[in-house]
Amino acid sequence: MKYKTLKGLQDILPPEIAAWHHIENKARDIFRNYGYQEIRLPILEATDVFIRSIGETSDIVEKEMYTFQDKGGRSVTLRPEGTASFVRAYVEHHLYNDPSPQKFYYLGPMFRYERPQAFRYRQFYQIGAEAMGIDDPKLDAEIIAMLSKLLHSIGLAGLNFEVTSIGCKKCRPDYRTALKSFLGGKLDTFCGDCQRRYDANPLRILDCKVPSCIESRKGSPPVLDYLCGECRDHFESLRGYLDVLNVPHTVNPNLVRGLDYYTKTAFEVSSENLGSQSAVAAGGRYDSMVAEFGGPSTPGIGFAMGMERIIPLIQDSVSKATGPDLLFCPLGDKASEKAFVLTEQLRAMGIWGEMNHESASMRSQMRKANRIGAKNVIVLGEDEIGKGEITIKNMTDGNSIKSSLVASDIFKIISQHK
RNA sequence: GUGAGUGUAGCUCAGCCGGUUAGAGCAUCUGACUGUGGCUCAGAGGGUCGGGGGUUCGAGUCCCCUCACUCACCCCA
Repeated sequence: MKYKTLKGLQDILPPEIAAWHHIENKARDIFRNYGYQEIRLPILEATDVFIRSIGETSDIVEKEMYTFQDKGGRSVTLRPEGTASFVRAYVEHHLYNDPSPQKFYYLGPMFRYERPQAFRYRQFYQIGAEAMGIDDPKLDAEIIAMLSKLLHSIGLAGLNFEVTSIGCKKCRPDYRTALKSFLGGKLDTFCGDCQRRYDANPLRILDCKVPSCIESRKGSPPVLDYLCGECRDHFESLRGYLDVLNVPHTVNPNLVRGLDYYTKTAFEVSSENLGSQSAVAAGGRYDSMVAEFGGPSTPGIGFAMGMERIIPLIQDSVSKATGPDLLFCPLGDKASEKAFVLTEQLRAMGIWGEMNHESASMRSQMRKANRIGAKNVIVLGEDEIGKGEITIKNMTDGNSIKSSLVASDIFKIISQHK
């Protein structure tokens, strides 16, 4: 085979599309009820858009971006996530001047140059939502509730909602300092990865799965104790509102986000039914990003869900593609031309009509009708054309109904058996 | 970037201590059944055994290299 998809990229073939549509349709329905409007953003952005927002030392920026020079010598990057592009557009088009909150959703492909594995691809699709201009924790609760409603309406079960607060510009540095001073003394008892994390992102050490690291970090200062008053209130209110809205959740203080722009609320939804890449959706609040992009100080909160992580969870329950409403099986050239015209007329009336083009035996034409899942079949031969009368065979129950050779008569019968 | 595993027909996979024309099931096509599918039966097409090199009288099988895929780590949706 000469050509193949690039590593980590995949073709999505028709049998899978029904599941994609199912998710997208549910998302559009629910977003509408919550007042989210679609926004379509470019896949390519100036590289700086991502470096500035996601963070210079984040893994995404350090090693996962598809970055290259365009013909004008500018550094451009295939978006590794949606929020940075969104905020760029929000500021560029002065959307903050619309009444708050402004709510948006988007869907499309993201790109990260990672080693592919189960449920992780280099090109992957996300559906994301962003709510801007309000820092009330009710909005945090609302968007998490919306996400919960969406995932459940899609048909997912066995989900875990985890929330935490990672503090803000004021209190996070204090925690970081406290944590580093606790870990610093016994750094040599941690794994190599953690020793690297100590400088780059010490919070991540709290999430390490190596048993010796779990042991060594026991007694480390709890994140939530270091929140400033504002962040603590925000988080406590959020939890209360989640209870009011009946969104079951657990607090996971060690929830770590790979993006630098988050403040206060961070959350993640994982599934018990995936492999090691179990996060189905994740998000958080980003109250200083708009200002960093040159807009007026404006709070925001959003999430993104990964299509490839959801599809396998629902695939079996979504009905597969079906066959045509009607298949003509013509016998001979004259019949073939007649079928050709009738098929086109029936399509104009709203029927999915097909005809066999190759001249084959009756038997093999019927076999094919069965194979493609045709719901009705019309055999068209010399007799039928001579008499101007045909029988429409229903492939589900095997019964036949007589009809004239006129499209409108055929339509009446087929439309009852689609 | 690191580690492990797997590459044989369109798909899922057998193939023994190396042995002569490389197999099965499913799928495709044809026929049994002259113009009515699904079941059954018979037959046909379809393979550089991932690629290259080596050992050997002889390699799908053993060795080396390489490529691809998969899973996991890192990290994340």
